[in-house]
Amino acid sequence: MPELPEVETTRRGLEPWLVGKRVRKVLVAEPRLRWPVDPQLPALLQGRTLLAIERRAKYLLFRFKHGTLIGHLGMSGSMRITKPQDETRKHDHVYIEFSRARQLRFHDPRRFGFLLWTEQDPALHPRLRKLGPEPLGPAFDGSTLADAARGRRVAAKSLLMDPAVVVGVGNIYANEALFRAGIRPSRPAGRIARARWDRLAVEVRKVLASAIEQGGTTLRDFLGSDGEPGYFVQQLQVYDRGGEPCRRCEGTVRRTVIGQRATYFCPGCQT
DNA sequence: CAACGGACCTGCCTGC
DNA sequence: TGCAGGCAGGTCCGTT
Repeated sequence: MPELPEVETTRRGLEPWLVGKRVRKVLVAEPRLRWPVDPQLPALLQGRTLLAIERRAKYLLFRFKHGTLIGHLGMSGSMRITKPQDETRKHDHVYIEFSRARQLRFHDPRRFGFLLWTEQDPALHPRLRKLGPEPLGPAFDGSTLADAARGRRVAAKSLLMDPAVVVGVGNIYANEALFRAGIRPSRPAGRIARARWDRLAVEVRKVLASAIEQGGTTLRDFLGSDGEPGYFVQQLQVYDRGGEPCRRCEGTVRRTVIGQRATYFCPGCQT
């Protein structure tokens, strides 16, 4: 499922097709997402012009003059541009028709994603209110991590994946950034030297920026809004590579579990 | 409060 | 071929 690079890839794919276009018709085929879709959504959107598509953390923000549609892709969600007459697929839950030829479809087999309408500033919405800084923005650096780690015993990986500390770093990129920074995922956060947090912050930025350039990572089912897979999978050093040779040393990538999430690291390269 | 486990849901893969 | 079990990119919530 989508982490920040996949969400950003989706946003960039949708933007040129939809921004400035007026909503003609909305159909909610399945409102039972992570949170129920507002039954008033069609009435709220019809006839309105989409002003911008922004991203905050892994949330997509569809801005209208009178409010914002907050979207999340959960573990298995995707958004694609189709023609209204294109064949529907199983798990196509919401259809938003813009021009005669362009329709946005929300597809999500596991239904962990959602679409929420809000008329307030989306930054103040309960889902977004407590989020930490953007990893690619100016407010994120080694001190962000070092400050959050002070006095805490959680694993470095859990800290990195805590959205109150920094947003957008999911399981793939947490594993990858820790490998690139040479930090063992299980190391207690409070016992990591400041210089190593600086290094980790740099690697987080690099791995996310690089993944965005590659259109994200496709493991099983992620497709960008154009239906193309992401190619960053070819750059993965440790994720999903348990038992395989390390790409940097003579060792073998190990798989463990931290916070109920699969965790991959090289015992030789990461301390 | 921090930390942890379980919950939500479907599909796909493995092994018997 | 069928079926049970484990696993999956995220996040929220309740309990210690």
